[in-house]
Amino acid sequence: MLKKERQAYILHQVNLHNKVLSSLLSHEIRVSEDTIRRDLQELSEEGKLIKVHGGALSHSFNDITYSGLSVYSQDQKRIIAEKAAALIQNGMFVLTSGGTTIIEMARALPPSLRATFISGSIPAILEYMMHPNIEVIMIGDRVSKNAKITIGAEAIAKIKNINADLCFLGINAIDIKRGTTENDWEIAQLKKIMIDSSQKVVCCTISEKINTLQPIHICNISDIDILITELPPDSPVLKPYIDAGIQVL
Amino acid sequence: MLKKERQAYILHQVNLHNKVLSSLLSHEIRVSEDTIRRDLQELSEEGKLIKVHGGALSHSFNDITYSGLSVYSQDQKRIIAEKAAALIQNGMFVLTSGGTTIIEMARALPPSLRATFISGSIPAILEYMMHPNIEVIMIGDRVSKNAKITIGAEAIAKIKNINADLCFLGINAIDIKRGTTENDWEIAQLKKIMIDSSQKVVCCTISEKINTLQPIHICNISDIDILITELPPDSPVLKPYIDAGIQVL
DNA sequence: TTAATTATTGCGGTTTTGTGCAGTTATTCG
DNA sequence: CGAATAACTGCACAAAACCGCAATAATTAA
Repeated sequence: MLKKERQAYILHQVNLHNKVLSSLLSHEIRVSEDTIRRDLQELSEEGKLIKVHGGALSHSFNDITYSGLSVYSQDQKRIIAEKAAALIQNGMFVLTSGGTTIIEMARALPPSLRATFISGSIPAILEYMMHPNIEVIMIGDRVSKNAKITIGAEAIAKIKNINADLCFLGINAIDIKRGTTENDWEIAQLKKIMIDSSQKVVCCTISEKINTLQPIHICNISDIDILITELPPDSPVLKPYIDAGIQVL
Repeated sequence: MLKKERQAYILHQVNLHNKVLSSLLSHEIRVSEDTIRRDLQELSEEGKLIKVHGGALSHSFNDITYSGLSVYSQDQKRIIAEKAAALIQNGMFVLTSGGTTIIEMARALPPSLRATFISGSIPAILEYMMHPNIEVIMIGDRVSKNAKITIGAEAIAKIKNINADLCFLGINAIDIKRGTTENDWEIAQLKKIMIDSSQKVVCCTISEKINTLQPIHICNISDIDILITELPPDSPVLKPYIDAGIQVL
């Protein structure tokens, strides 16, 4: 088993169960605990997980308890949120993924807006519920504790039957050649279906995710209609995306 | 169980209930009291809680001028919660409604419990998500903002396909002749289906709701298997229900 | 292709950490 | 005050982390 492969597996396990034990992983992958420990060390340095004595924890696990501490690059996300919120018109059906950027957007929605929001993300749903004039539809299925979103065949089937006006995706990696990518297989599936079920696709991301890659493919650049970052649209980083025909805000 | 994980759990419990007892925690997590004490010591040094003789207090608790307002009803619900939580065995599929009593139950679940919880109640789902070993399934559909639960045909259809071991209902009115009743039509529909989809039906309610009525019928007394209140089972108010063949805890 | 270089992995020995236990001291409460 | 309970102390033991090194695998250079 390749090192990259192994680390991807570890990461997947962490995202799935919120914790992993070194001893268990070592037994599962049949490598020494030292190797596992070194992997955890590296992944921890990359900020992908939190290493603790005996194993590792998912980052979101700690978010629960340290709630309200410093949300990662919140200001940038606020800017994105406001640009995104401006796209939504009264009466629209809007499909959204999870992720902190999307939650910021939910908070930025003007109170007068009358629209229907559909999502499987629990924190996002909580935000939508706060708004006086928004109709909220929850996608059901198994809850991923780490992503705080519902995932699975049922969720995918449900989204397939939707025909939304807009789809907002919080994305973790976008590249001009490879399109958007994800590190969780199930969430990638969900996002694919969401794209298929919407008239227009809006990708929201902070600029540091631009020109980065993750293992699992979601969609090509040509599938994206609008790209929103915290940068001004004439920023040189964004030029290739504009040239590729994407509307950049 | 990892140390960090344990401390996160303790912190969660403290923030939830405003206090924890070392002895209780030690029993719940199945570690020695010394370990708990050391955890509390560390958490206290980090300023996450206030350590006191016998346990710890939440930091916010001391700030707030002690308002013994709804604490009374809270304690009653805690008693109910603990009785209810004791019914759940490892590996069970448990269907739950919404309501504050059910949420208290969710909080009272021992961390070692391994089970699958199915619900449409958003606050309940949030609680289930906190637990390390619980699989969570969310029922999707339109979100009722005031009940914070998903309601509608889709939710009903989904519940119909479930065959759960246990069903916990937080109920607002129960009467020996008229059974349980509700004031919201859609929620009544949901509860009816939930009863049909479960092997055993457990009703949880504070005693003041006993022998009261609401407009919409949910089920008859004969449909209920277990009734849980904060009162001891030999309480005279409960006698008629025992005579009707319900197991009263 | 072969040799040189580098990266990755496993292993033995040591150090650190986490946990429980026994005995002692301190605190609470009737 | 005195019994019960909790906290502290020191210690022992196991598990995990760490360190350096050698063997192996992968990559690069000649």
